[in-house]
Amino acid sequence: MEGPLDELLAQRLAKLEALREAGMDPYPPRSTRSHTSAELVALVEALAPEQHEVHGVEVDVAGRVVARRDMGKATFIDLQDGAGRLQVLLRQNALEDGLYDALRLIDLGDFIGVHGVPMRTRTGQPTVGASRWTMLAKALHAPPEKYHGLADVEIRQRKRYLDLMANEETRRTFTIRSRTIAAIRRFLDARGFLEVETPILHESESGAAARPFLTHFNALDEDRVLRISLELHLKRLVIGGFERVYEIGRNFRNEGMSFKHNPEFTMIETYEAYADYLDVARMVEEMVSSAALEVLGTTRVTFRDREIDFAPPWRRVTFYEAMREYGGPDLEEFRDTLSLRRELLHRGIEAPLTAGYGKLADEAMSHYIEPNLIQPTFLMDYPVELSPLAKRKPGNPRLVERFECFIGGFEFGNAYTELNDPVEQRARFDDQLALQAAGDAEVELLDDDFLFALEHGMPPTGGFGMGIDRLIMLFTGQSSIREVILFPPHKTIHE
RNA sequence: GGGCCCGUAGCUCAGCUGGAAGAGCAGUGGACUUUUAAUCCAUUGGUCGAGAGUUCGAAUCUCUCCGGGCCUACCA
Repeated sequence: MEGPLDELLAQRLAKLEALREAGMDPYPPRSTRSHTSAELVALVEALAPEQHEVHGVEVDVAGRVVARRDMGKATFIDLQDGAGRLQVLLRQNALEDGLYDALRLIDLGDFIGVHGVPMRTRTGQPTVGASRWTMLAKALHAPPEKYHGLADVEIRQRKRYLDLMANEETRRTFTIRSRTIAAIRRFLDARGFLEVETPILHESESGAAARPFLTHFNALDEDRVLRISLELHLKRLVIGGFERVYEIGRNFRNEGMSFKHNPEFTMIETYEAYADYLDVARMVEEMVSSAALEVLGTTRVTFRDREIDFAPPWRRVTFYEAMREYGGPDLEEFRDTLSLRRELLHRGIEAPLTAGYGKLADEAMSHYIEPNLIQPTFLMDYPVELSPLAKRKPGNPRLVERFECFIGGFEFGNAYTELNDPVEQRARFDDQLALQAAGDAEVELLDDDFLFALEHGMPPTGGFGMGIDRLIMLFTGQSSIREVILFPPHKTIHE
């Protein structure tokens, strides 16, 4: 460390030494806790109203010192633990010898243990009346300000431990995130899905259209890309005979950041043999609404000032119908790339020359449809050019059996009746290569090994992918993806 | 990538029409044995993000850079 020690740090280091001199280890190896804060509160609240003490019971509680009110010969300290907050009352005449004077060695942020009796204060608040306290871990820096908390977004994200310490809202957000993922696992496990793990280091980018992160595999002396999708490995498992599989894992797309995009993000993908996209839609609405009910206690949330209800059934509308409904170009009328591009340009919408029909239709969808889909909606039956991995819709070769689901004005899920015809899959792959050759940098690529696998036969399969981070945004009401990621990326700080 | 905005004490923020760096919380000393944003008295603490420029004089004006946020465009 350079320069003179910060004054506040020096004070705390001095207290740490004073603790040692008083015979108290500031970082003892063991601690005792008989009750969490919540358990202690429950214990006291079970008392009859006129009783002020739980007789014949002594407890040990522990936590971080988050507030302190010094009253002369009595001191109140608020402890925070994983279950909440708890007040302890330390009185000179109730504490063992010397321990009251030693309270001056306790700072905000320290972890202490308190032994005493459960009681109620004059105002009725559950409290531990202390007879002993011990230092459990001395903190050398002050925690964030007690009332306003920590507001600086950069510090909140770079030093998330301070954010969690200071802001209940942050603790809530990431608790919901964890519980939601657990609820989804339980849902799928109960339906006989196997959770699997597939490689993150891929030989080439596949399964989606995105630029990859690059790395090098030293032991093989070969370059690798970080996966942009889980899709092709999971389908290989269905080909191998696992009928229901899912993976929850990180994808990496080396592209821009926005309120709904983070370069590394968590996806869940599910594949179910003998199911089609309609079966998948029913599963998705049930999975999401039941997770909401389980974790939030309701299927209704507020997101960006709009009330959203996850309760099934969700609205189903076709891509073509929605385009007409929301004033976009009629795709029955503009059936080829040239005419659609002309129409979009006429409407003042970006329509790059390198974009194929699928990309143009997608552009129109983003512009006309997506912002209007606030309540959970399945947008069904996409143009085939946009969906090289999806099976064609019987009776209409221009469309595929695919839906994307939208909530709150953005997409958070995508599903197909998977294309399992290896010959057609190879042809669609070639179409993508042609688009790439024509200058479109964002095409969905396959790999030969996947095509070879597909040639061994894949049962009819319904597949689904969902951005977990976006779902958590909806569940927690956070309007930025960075608020639902514990450690979002930041530029390195150089000295 | 484009537009707008922010960076002042450990934390939350004033100060910005240029003229001696402030408040609250935290800290330190003191009073107080049922407080809970405790209260009261006193008090320490600053490379005003960095650098250059204009000026007698810059936290304040100009430029460059660094970091961040919001909006916007593109990939989930």
